[in-house]
Amino acid sequence: MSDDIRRNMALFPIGIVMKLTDLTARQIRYYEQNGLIQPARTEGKQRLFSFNDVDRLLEIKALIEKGLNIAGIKQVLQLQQPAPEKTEITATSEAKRKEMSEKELHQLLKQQILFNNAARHGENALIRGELSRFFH
DNA sequence: TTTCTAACA
DNA sequence: TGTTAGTA
Repeated sequence: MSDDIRRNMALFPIGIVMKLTDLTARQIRYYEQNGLIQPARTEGKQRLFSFNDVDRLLEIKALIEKGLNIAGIKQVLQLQQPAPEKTEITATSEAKRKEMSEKELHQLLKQQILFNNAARHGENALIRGELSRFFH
């Protein structure tokens, strides 16, 4: 599946990514500093983002808007990245995406629950809406 | 013109 | 995070 190399191909500079994600260059660079993304670099030190990087930034943006801080996002992202779970290659790419989303949601939920228990409640009202999806 | 790093009224 | 400075 060379679809992966296409998604991971470093293509666009930060200017394009800014428009694609509605994030400021400052934010994008800041998220990189915190290890949320790792865009490639040109010989001139300029960042080159791939489709995956942009996707990741969009997820980060969504989480930020839900009120999470960098630390929280790091944890959420860590639950979906280092999870090479063996998945059947029979499903269509679309069906696979749904499965992944569902799985990510479970992980996110679990993470958020632990998060809320450990920390003091208040700003972490994440999943409130997402919870309904498990009460079908 | 665009991007980069570092730093702060 | 915004924003500015001085580069490459």
